[in-house]
Amino acid sequence: MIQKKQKRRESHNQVERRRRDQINDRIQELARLIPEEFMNTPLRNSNNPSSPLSASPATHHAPDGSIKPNKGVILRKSVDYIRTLQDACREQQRRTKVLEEELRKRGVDPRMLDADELDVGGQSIFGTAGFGGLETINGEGEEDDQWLDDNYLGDDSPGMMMDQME
Amino acid sequence: MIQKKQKRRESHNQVERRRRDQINDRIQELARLIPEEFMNTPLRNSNNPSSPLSASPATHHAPDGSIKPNKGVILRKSVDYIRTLQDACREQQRRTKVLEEELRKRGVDPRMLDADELDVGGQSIFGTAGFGGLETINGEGEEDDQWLDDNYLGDDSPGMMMDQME
DNA sequence: CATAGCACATGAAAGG
DNA sequence: CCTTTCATGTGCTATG
Repeated sequence: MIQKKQKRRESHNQVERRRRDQINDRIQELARLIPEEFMNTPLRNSNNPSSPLSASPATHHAPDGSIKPNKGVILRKSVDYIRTLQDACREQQRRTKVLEEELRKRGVDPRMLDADELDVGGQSIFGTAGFGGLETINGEGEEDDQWLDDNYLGDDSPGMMMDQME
Repeated sequence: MIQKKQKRRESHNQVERRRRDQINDRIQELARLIPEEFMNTPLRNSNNPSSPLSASPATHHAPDGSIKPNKGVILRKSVDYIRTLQDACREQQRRTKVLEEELRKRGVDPRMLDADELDVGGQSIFGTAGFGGLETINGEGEEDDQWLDDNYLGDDSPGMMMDQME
C-alpha cells in the first residue's frame, strides 16, 4: 500500500508545520519583548566588526501600518538586547553594592530595605539562593557577591563554539 | 533560454541558504547567551497555562557530550530569560532608589557614588540620557526615575498583535 | 517503527 | 527586472 506512505507524509507535514509555527511564534514574541526604541536603534555591534547591517534594511510594514522587522533583525536585536540587559543588571548590581556599603558604613543594615517581593516566577529560579530577594544571605555570606554573573549573565568566555550540527 | 532560469534558481538557493545561516547563527548565539542554569530549568511559564512542555523533551546531545537544545527550546528560553532579566533590572533599580533615598536622608548625595563606566556599547543607546552610566543626571533630575520602564522594558500592555504575515 | 528536529530547494509575494 | 523574505514540502538522521 503506497497509501500508507501518503498518510505518513501528510502527518509529517503537519508536524513540521506546527514546529515552524512554534518557532515563529517565539520569534514574534521576542519582537514584542524588545522595546521599540531598541528596535529602531542602529544596534550596538558588540563583537562583530563586519556588520553592513545597520538600522533598517528591513523596513517592511504590515497592513495595519506598523513596522514589521524580519526574523533576522528580530534575532539580532534579541541578542543585543540581552547583552544590554545583562550589562545593565551587572552595573545596577555593582552600584547597589556600593550604596549598601555606604549605608553600612553609616550603620545601616541594608537588609532592612530589602525587596518586598518580585514574583520572578514562583520560587527562585536557580535552586534557592540568590536572586529574587537577595534576602536569603547564604550561610556565611561570601559570594552572593555576583549573583548576576553566576546566575544570569552568561559567560562570554571563549571556548565552546556550537555549530548547528547534530 | 531555460538556462537563465537555472542560474536564477541556484542564485536563489544560495541566498536562501545565507538567510537561514544568519538566522541559525543568531539562535545559536542566543543559546550561548543564556546561562546554563537557566537553560536546564523547567521554565517559568509566564502567561501560558497550557504548556505541556516542561523540562527536557529535547535531551539531545552533541558529539562532544554537551547537551544540545533545539531551536524551539532556545527561543522559548530566550523569551523567558529576557523577561527575567527585565524583572531583575526593574527590581534592582527599585532597590537602588530605596537605597539612594536612604542615603539622601542621611545627607549623602548618591551621585557621588556613580558608576565609573560601563561601556554599554559606545555611546548611550537611547539618545543620550539615562542609562549606561546614570551619570548624566538630566538637568533638573526628575525622570531618570524609570529609565528601565521607559527605555528597556517593553510594554506588556495589550495592543498590537503582529502576525507573521507580510 | 514512530516521532521530532533540521537543512535544503522551491514558488510566491513585496519592494527596490 | 532583480532582490529578499517567507512558508511549504520533502528526505535524512537520531532517538524512543
